[in-house]
Amino acid sequence: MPLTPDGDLCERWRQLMARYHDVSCALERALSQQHELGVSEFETLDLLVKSPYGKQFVHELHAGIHLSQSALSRTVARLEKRGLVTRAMCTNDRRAVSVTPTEEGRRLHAEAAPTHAAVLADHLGELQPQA
Amino acid sequence: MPLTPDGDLCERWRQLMARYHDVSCALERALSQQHELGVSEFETLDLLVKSPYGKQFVHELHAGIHLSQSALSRTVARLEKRGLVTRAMCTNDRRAVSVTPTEEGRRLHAEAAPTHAAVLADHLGELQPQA
DNA sequence: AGACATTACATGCGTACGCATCTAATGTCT
DNA sequence: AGACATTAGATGCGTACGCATGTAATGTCT
Repeated sequence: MPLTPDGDLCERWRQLMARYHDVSCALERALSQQHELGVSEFETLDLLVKSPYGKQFVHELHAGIHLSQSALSRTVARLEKRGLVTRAMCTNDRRAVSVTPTEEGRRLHAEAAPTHAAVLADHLGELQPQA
Repeated sequence: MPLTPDGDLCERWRQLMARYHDVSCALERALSQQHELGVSEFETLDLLVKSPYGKQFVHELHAGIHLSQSALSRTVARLEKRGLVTRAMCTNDRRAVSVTPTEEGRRLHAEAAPTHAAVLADHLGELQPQA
């Protein structure tokens, strides 16, 4: 017999959706209102800032984020347009594009990170982990 | 001290996102390929079929689904266009619109429900509940 | 080396979304 | 009753998304 009886699966899914949308909407609102950043943009910036060498290839970012390849490509393009990252062709593999946060990008990330953390604390904080 | 130390919140959020996107994408694919239904459309239909009187007002649906009011309005419009539900003005409160699934709507829901359940079982089944 | 597959990323396209706003109906307060 | 607020739902608008495809570079196989 399964860990969770079949009838509960739907309920589990509903709760997962509810939690996800709650947090996701709150993040979207807070980040975009206070820092003009979307969730995808913040996540991308976050991955970059926290990456070991301070830069990542687009396909490396793709492995760490829940976006289609095309959506990621455009997210990076948006970030570049705003001067938050730079794109550079890789010399070894000229198909690959490495993405590096600019000073401004790091500054904005540092500014937005507390907002991000606060929202998570608000909406994920007192809950016991369960979905 | 909180149930979950602060540093873990980000990790919790990442896992929640991962789980949500995994299930959500799988549902979207399965439902749209096999039944030409989006997740929002299925959820709406599901609420209707399972509602006590077999019909709901739009604002009642809104309370049970994670969609903005405008998105819900359009989802219902899409369902009506495909002949899966009918919209009717309420006589008591002429602002309200009640939504009723048609025979075809019920049939399609019955057809899609097992697909829905199977995807949930696949993607949520063996996991211990946790986010 | 040449043919074919694969990988990395960009882009055209259609669609569903949220926000803001609009209209109409109902509720409230004096 | 008349003025103002609120509620229900529809719609204009801009945007981010995924899918399919395009382009270029790299890998593989004979």
